[in-house]
Amino acid sequence: MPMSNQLAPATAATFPVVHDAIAPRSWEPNEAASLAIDDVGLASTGSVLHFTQDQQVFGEGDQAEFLFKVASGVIRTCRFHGDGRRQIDDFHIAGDIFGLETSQHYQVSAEAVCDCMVIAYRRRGVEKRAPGNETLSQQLFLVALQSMNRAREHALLLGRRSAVEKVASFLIEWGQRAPASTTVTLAMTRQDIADYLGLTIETVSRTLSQLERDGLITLVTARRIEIKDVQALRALHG
Amino acid sequence: MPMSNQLAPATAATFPVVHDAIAPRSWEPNEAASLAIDDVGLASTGSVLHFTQDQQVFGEGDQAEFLFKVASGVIRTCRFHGDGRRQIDDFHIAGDIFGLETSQHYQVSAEAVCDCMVIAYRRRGVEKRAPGNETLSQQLFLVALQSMNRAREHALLLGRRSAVEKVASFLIEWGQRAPASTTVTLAMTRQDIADYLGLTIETVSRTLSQLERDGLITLVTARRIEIKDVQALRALHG
DNA sequence: CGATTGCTTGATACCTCTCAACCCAGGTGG
DNA sequence: CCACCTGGGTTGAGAGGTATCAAGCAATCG
Repeated sequence: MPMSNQLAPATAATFPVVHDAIAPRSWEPNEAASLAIDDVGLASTGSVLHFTQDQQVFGEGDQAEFLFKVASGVIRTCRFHGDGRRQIDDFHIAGDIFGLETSQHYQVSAEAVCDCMVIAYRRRGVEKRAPGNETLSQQLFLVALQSMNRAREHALLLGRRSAVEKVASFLIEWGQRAPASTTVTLAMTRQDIADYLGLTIETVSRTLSQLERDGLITLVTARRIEIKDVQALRALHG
Repeated sequence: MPMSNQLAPATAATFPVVHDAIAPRSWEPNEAASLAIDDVGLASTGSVLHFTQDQQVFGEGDQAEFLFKVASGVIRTCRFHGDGRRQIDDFHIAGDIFGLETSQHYQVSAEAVCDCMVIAYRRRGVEKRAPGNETLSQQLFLVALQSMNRAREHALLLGRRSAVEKVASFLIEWGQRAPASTTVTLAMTRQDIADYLGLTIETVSRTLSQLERDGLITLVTARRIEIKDVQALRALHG
C-alpha cells in the first residue's frame, strides 16, 4: 500500500490546511474554482498526499481507514475480476470525495489516472466529530447522495446498448465536468474509457473515429477532442 | 400521479404507526423479518399506501415531496428513453427506502412490480426533524450509503460483458435478498430482468434455458428457479 | 372457448470482440 | 543525430454473441 508510506511521516493534522484554496473543480491545473461542497467541516484535519500516475491510493479489501478528497488530478476507482478484466466505477476530479464506505473495507481500488494531490481524512476522526457537527454531517450526507447519483447515472449509462451511445454520453459527461469550451481534454487512456464503458479499447477508438467521420467531433490529438455538434451528441446520449 | 389520489384523504401522521412490525425483509409475505435499518427515526410519521401491479408511485421529474419505504411487495425504479426503451435502476423489497434524492425532483420513476404496500414520509418533515435527531440523521446517511453501494454494484454488474455472467449475477443477488432455500422466486417478469441487465427478453430467456441445460439451475416454473449448483453460478458471477 | 399475456425457441442480421498489423510520439542510448 | 524501443492509439479481417424478427406454447381470464 503506497499510501501508508506517505502517511507515516505525515500524520493527520500536521499539514497546512487546505480550505477553498485547494483546487479548481477540474483536473486541469488552470481552471476556475467552483467547489460543489464547501470545506468547512472537513478541511481542517486532512493531510495532503501526492500520487504519481497509476499509483494505488488504496486497494479493494483494504481497511477503510481514510476518506479522500481530490485536490488536483484525476482518481479512478475500480475493481478487478478474476480473469484480469478491470471495471472502472468512477473518475474523481478536484473537489470530489472518494473512499466513503458502509463497510470497514474498501469495496473498490483507487488509483491515480495522472499525477494527483489528494487529501486524506481519518475516518475515525470524521465519525467522531460528525455527531453534533451539523455542517459536517450534512456535508457527508450530501456526498453520499451525490455518489449515489453518480453511480446511478453510470449504471443507466452502461445499460444503454450501443457503443456510440456510451461513448457520446461519456464525452458529454466528461465535457461537463471540466467546464471548458467545446474542447474536451481527456485525462485518461482509451483503456480507462473502455473499462468505464464496458467496451474494448478498439471499439472506443473506432467509435471516436466514426464520430469524427460523421462530423460530430474532431480528434485534435488523441487526448484533445473538439465537439463540433453538441446537439447530435446529446441526441445520442438521450 | 396516482400517489396524490391516495394521499389526499390520508394526510401524514394520521395512519397507524408501522414500527418494526411492518414487514419481513422479503417480498414474499411469509419470510422472517430482518430489517437492515431500524425504524425508530422514521416510522412515527408515515402514511401507508397501496399500489397494484405496474401502478406508478412517482414519475421521473415529479416534485420529490416524499420518501418511501417498502412495507411489502417489490418496487422498481427506472428511467425511460426517447425510443421507448426502459432501463431499470433497482428493485426495492420490504425494508428498502427509495425516492431519496439530492434534487427537488425525482431522477427516476418508481412503479410497483407486484401489489405493494409502501410507507410515504414527507420529505420536508424528515428534513426538519433530522438536525438534532442523531438517530434519524445517521439512518438517512446509512440509507444513502447503501443506495450508493447498490448502484455501484449494479454498474459493475452491467459492465460485465456476457449475458451468462449478468443473468447468473442477477440470480445470486436476488437469491440473497429473499434468503429462502435454494429456490429463488422471481417477483418480476423477464422484461423487468432484461431491462435491469441491459439485455433483451429473448436473451434472458435463452440464457436461463442454457443454464438449465448445463445443470446449474432448474426452471420449476417461469418464476420459480431452483439453484442446483451455487458454486458454478458464483463462478460465473465472478 | 377465444383472446390475451408472458415465456420460449428458431433463423438471420448486425454489432462488438478478438487477433493482428501498423502508426505515431516520446524517450533512450549509441 | 539517428536508430531503436516503448506505450498508446488506430485500423483491418474474421469470429462470435446478442438483437431482431417471427412463430409457437402455456397459463390466465373474460
